Amino acid sequence: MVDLEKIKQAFPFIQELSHTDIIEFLRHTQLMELETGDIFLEQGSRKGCIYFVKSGLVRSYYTDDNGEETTNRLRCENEVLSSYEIDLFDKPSRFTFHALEPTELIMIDSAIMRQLLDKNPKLEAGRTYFMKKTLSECLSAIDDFILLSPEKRYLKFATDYPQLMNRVPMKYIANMLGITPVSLSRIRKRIATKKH
Amino acid sequence: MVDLEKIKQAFPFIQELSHTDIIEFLRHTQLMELETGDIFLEQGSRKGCIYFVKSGLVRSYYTDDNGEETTNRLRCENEVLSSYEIDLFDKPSRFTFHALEPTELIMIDSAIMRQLLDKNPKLEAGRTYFMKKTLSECLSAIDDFILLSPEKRYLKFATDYPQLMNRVPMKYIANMLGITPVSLSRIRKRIATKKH
DNA sequence: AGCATTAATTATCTTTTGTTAATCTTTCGG
DNA sequence: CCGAAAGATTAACAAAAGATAATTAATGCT
Repeated sequence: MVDLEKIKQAFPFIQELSHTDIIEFLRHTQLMELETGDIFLEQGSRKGCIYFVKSGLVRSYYTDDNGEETTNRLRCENEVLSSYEIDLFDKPSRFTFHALEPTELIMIDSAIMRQLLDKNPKLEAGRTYFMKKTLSECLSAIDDFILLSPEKRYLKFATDYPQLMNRVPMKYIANMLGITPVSLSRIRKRIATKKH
Repeated sequence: MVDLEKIKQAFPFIQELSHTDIIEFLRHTQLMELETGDIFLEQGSRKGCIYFVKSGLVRSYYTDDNGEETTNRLRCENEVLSSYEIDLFDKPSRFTFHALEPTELIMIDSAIMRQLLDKNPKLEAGRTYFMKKTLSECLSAIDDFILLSPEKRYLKFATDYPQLMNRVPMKYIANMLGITPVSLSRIRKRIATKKH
């Protein structure tokens, strides 16, 4: 079900964990297999879970009063995600989460995760690893919004996440850059003509 | 030097720590007293430290090639800050940090902090507390950039941080909202006239 | 392959923002 | 209390972005 050796390679902190630690942890997880388009967490939900993307790609988006969707985040292989409103603010999720591709998620209930963390402090290393990773991404992203123009943000996104560029519609990327799809299209044209 | 009782009240996780834990931790910290305008971390520096704002207010800003400053963050009492480039990316800081008011910082070297965390896992709770706090702020901030117009971001900032509104120049707030001070001035006028 | 749906681009027009510079306003040091 | 310096506002113009709609391109489905 889960390839321990591969995970160990990808995440150094797991070396600290004994085989039984890992088995005990995985015992509380569930594998969720999703088809393209499957929703696994709905706007308004309070179901606190932490998800690890084993394979595939996940999108979260906000739906406004007119039914318009705005993508706020994409998460792909080996990334962790959750609804921060639920887990950090104890509020219902503002966003809906669904799979953009056939996706495998390893999920664990947030309350159970807390219990496991209390019982086994060695798991803390994993939590810290993913929190640091997310935090560094977020801090960078904010500074990009502050310091860079939409065009520069797009160019940075394209170099930072080249894989995603061919994997998702441009309109999702436009949303994440904080601009409209129409505007991104114009920016792309501007860039294309600028290079001669 | 530091009022233990007050800190205990403000931060529940400290209840977990014994008196000697706290003393041992504080033994490795230093108090830094700053006058208005004093710089304590310069763009390009690699000095890894974690700072706790005991009192006062701190601003971090980026200086571009033309010498123009752009404020990216403000931190006030009971908040933690550090250069994430240094501590998370092991790169020189892109930002300069200075005091906007007479400020007292409790600082600890990042390497020493890591050692203390290894030795005393109970300190982990403190780290987790501040990381969660920062992370939730950052995630919200990003979603605001994605979902809200500059005007709405300003209104939200005004309600979320009313204290800061009278404490710092508007141009710093404009920077943090990702717009120019001129544009913020126009937005403020628009809002003022809208309410009759 | 062919049709229907969705995404991307283009066009047009309106609104907002950036830029630069001038004018008030406020703050602060002497 | 006055004058210098910094902050905020206003003005005028250029550039970019939003909104809406039409057109073209790409994708998916049977």
